[in-house]
Amino acid sequence: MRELRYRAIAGDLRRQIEAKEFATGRLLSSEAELSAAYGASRVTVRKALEELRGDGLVESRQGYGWFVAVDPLRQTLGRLGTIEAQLEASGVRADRRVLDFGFVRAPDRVAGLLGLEEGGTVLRVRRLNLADGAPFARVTVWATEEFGAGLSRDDVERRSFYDFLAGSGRGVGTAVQTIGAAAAGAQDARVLDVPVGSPVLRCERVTCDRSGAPVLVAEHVFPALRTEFVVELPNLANDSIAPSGLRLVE
Amino acid sequence: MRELRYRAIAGDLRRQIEAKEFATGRLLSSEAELSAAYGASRVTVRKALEELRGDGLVESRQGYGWFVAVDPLRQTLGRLGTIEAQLEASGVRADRRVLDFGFVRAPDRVAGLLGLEEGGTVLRVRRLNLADGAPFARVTVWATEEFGAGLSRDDVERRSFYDFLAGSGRGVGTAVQTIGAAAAGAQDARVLDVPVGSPVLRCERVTCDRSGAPVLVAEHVFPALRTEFVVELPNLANDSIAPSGLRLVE
DNA sequence: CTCTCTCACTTGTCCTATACTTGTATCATA
DNA sequence: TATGATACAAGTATAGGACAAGTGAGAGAG
Repeated sequence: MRELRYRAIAGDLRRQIEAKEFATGRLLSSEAELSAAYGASRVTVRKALEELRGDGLVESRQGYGWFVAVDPLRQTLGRLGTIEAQLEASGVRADRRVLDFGFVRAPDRVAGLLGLEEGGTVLRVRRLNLADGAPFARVTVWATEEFGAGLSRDDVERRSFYDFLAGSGRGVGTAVQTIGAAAAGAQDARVLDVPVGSPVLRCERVTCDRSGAPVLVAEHVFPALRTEFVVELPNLANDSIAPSGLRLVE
Repeated sequence: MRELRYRAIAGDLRRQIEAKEFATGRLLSSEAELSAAYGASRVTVRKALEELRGDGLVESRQGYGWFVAVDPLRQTLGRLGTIEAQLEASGVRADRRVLDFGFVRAPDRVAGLLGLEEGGTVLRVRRLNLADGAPFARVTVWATEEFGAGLSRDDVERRSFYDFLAGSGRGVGTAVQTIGAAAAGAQDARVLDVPVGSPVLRCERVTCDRSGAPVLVAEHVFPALRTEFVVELPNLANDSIAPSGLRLVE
């Protein structure tokens, strides 16, 4: 089977872009330069670039150039996805087991984060994530009643909340995540198979839809001995910076 | 890969401003001088300055000049910077006390991260960070012998390593940070004033210079009860911080 | 000392010209 | 049909310049 020239070029560029060698918004080399670099004609290079545009990876403006697309959604869902996908990419078998599914009275803290009045109803899903059969995260997700109404237990067992949020009309907007440490409580210790009181990473994420309204609150608890976060801080000269800050809690 | 001239200039100016090379309210060089300094036309320099104005970093008055905006902190905060800067931005008085300063044999792990041969020498600085007088972080920094040679105890007591790296010819490049949880050891517990075994956040950051060579390894230990990381995910664009950045440790 | 004017210098806003970029079309070749 | 080569149109970045409008410091008059 003969590989088309423009497909090979598109694949090469795609690899570079997905490896985050360029920050979003950054300009690619001009068609003329790429043409020279690949030893292909401008027609071929353009065809490759247009294929990438079809995938939403790059965009172009006449007179300006080609640049890595800023539309995060496709990349987020298509490429990044969830923790499970990340694990599977590194060769670990990832499973999840839904422990609990149902509508409950929202805890005060969750109600506050979701902008509900006290005692409002939310969908609560408790889940255990497994890596190679060993438990490595206990996840609790609270969703607004309105959003959760359209979800079945089977849904959340098979696909992620993000998929549903992205697929719905609301879309995925911004999110704020806090990362903290805590000591494992009795329940966490039991399902994660660690001693009570051993350190755990506790992450809480509030996700909003595209209109800015909070829709999901997710709490992830990881055993500290087996997990850590890796944050790559791109060059400070670049424009797109991952804002991360430490905060003192009261 | 192209880089627009005015973006490069804007990045350079931004770096200078965020490194606090100008006091707030202080005038920048005139457009004509900047134009000569960068070898660019006034149009280009203006475009760079206007980009910075869009970010709220600088302002201008006709007939007067360009000056650093009164509160550029909001911007620099999002761009990493140091913990102290973030604390001061939120109105907390930040102090630091150097506990220990000297050249030592590098621990194997640090030697590996810095690309040294086993048993190499590094500058080790142990420091306690205080917020409003209360200890909130124990910091250990290992610097390559070459970089550390130019630093005195007084230097590290007054300014951050980050400042020195930015000010030196090497410049600040990328950094990789891991965030994990652990239980407080005896020493941590003593200086942080928490019980032995209580959960702590442990952050390790490897900072490279602009050429990509690792220069600094920093370990920060925070008491979990008083601190947490906040990560804002604009449209989930930056997956480097999302939970997919989670890594299973061996 | 105080007021006013002048002058040098600044930013704000225009203009033209050039080089480079993408967008599009045509024709040739394998 | 995929690819190469070429040409031209439309848009952008940059250089260089001219002029208006505003600021500030100092000179000079009162």
